[in-house]
Amino acid sequence: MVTPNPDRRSERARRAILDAALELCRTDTYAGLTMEGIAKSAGVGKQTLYRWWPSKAAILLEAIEERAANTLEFPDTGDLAADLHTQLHALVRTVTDPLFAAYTKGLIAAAQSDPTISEALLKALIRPRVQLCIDRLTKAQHAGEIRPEVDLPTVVELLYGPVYYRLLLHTAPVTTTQVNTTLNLVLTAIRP
Amino acid sequence: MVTPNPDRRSERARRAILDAALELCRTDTYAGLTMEGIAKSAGVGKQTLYRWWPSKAAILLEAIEERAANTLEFPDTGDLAADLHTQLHALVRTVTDPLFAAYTKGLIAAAQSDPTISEALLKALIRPRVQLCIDRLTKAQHAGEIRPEVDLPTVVELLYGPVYYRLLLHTAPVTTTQVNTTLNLVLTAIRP
Amino acid sequence: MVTPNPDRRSERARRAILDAALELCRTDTYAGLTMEGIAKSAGVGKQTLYRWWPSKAAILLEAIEERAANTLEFPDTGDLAADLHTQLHALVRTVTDPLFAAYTKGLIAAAQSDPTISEALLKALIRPRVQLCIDRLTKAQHAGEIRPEVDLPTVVELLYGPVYYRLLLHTAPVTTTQVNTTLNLVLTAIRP
Amino acid sequence: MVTPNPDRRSERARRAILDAALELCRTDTYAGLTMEGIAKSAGVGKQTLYRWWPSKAAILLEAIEERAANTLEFPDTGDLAADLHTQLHALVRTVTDPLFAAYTKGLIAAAQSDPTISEALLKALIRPRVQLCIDRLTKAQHAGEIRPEVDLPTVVELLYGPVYYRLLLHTAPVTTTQVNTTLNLVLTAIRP
DNA sequence: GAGTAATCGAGACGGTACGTCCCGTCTTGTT
DNA sequence: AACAAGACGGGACGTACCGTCTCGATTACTC
Repeated sequence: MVTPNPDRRSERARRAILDAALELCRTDTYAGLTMEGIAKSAGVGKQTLYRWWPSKAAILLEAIEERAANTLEFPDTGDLAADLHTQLHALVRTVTDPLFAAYTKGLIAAAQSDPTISEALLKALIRPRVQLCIDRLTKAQHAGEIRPEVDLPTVVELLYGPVYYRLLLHTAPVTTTQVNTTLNLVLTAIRP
Repeated sequence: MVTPNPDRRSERARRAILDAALELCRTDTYAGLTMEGIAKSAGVGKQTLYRWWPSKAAILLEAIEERAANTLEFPDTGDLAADLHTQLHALVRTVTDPLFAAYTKGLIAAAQSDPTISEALLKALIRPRVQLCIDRLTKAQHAGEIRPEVDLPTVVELLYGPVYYRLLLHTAPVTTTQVNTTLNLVLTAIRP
Repeated sequence: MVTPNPDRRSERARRAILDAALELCRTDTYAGLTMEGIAKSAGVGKQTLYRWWPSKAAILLEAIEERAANTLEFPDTGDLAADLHTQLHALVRTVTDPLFAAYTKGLIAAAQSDPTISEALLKALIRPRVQLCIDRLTKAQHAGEIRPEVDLPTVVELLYGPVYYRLLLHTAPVTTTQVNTTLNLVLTAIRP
Repeated sequence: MVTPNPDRRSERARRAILDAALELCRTDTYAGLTMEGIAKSAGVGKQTLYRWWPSKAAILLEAIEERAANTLEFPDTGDLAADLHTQLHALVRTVTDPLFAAYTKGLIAAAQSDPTISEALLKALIRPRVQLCIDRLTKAQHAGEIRPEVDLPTVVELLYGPVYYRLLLHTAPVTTTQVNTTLNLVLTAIRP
């Protein structure tokens, strides 16, 4: 594999590819997405795809990352319960949007058989958000809103796990009701 | 779709197919599994596969279901904490077994783009086990070990969600330590 | 291969098979004819086909043989030219009938890659008719209507060859005009 | 059907395919020839076959056309009888060659159930040669070697028909003896 | 008339080839 | 040099038939 020179890269092609990928994923399923289809629908040579991305998952990941960039924040009003409530409701909104859900589920599915995707997904989307959450929880713990012996990463998993559980296992739709109930129990568990 | 006559079904072929599917999935990845490969390695015509199963996921599901049949139980010693502990550790063991993990992750991935698989997975594997868990929790709630206003399905999600969260998002390996910590927090949340 | 007992053969099945074969060949092409299709449409098990015939060509051959049985005659009015004219026009009629043409062409095509069919075709249909023609020509030669040194099998080929030439090479439709012109030239060639 | 760009066509692949087709047809029968087999033995993807040819018959036709290109001539010594004799003997030689016979018979067989093949066969092989023959006969007719009222296309059929008759109906092997006898009779019929 | 053995209908089986889709690489001008 | 275009060798797809095989249920001879 030659290493292409990013300076000469065509921004037009990049835009067309990312847009086409998202668009196709919306009309079809993630499984129905193909490199060939993206190229055709973006008016781009297949070589251009393979030059800059190793797989359709990588393309989609970049497209999503771009769109999700502006959601990288965690509220901090000083009231932990309120902030978690806000943030979990935002997550429900994201995850409920059929478009975004398609990408999410497609990518997580792809990550099961491709460690590269898995790592990229973690790095680009998951870990930054988890970190923000942990930062907020740490602050709360210092403020005495959380018992000092509580393991914060576990709290993150208790808050987010149930949402992904429903999302990926399809046991039930993800709802605001769910996160409210969950949040109440978790708060009960971690409060002094 | 013709509707084949199950009475004339060859048990020999069925066995060979299920075994070959599991075996191939063990040596290769779920994504590398193909109908063609299963047929070849089972010494079976492709038509025989398509006659009885709509997809490789369906084959794998049946194979797993069969193997998992004997794990359909939930301990009941009268001590809720101990029983949950036992059951969660069993889950960790299952999910940590590389073979079983491959199937699980492959199937859950497939379920993301195929509602048929999703439903079959729920029906065959998930729901029966969730129900057993809820039954045990109900008994505990009646026995006063859980506050009466606690929503039990939410408790199930709090217990299992974090495990699937790690498993599918690959944030961290699933461990007994994790479930212990999780369980302690959950018990704190639900105890009177 | 067991040798089935013809005494116990079901005449009903035989009839249904031959009729179905002809019928299918009429609605579809010879190439589109299948053992599976014949069995299904005759309401008969595939085994019954294979028990009594080695191939679809053999079935068709028997069906045609049956229908052609009553055309096994050669006119003999004492006037050779008139008799050949009559017979060639009959051939044109047969060969022009779309149904019969389909069989003929299908079988001749099949004969190209299956010596069994070729031999059966010769024995059942071609040779008997050629013989009748030669008999008639012999009589004419004795009567002095054909020069004594003329080779009669060659005459048969001169009369029939052009018809099959058009039929199988599709250079032009087989017509009565054609056979008239041909006949005139052949008569010129063989007359004293 | 997409319309591929002939400019980008790989001559290497084309050659390998035509050669493989001829070779396979030589070792096996026409009926045993498969697109899959040709692809495999030519070291070529099946798509490449289907991109440029609609069927195995079309491939074979092109291969034969190529090889037969140099035989497109008709002798003209001024002596019609001698020239026809020369040409018919050449035909016998061609048709007796087991390799060429296989193609010929296979293609003619295929033409019976595929009008596309039929037309291509006519256009590429039959009609050009028939025309040359008619040209030669026309010259002879002008030279007074053939009676003016004789229909020349009929003469062609009288000369070639018997050869194809034997070839396709397998009544007898095609021989030089046959064409000599035939030719004598035809000459008798058409001479002034 | 009952027993029994072969044929029957049906169709599942292990296979082969079909024609299509997409993969990832490559080649050929164009910008 | 990156681009649009798309041909290439390859692998898997899901389907259609092949010819063989089992399975009761007739069915027609034998005793």
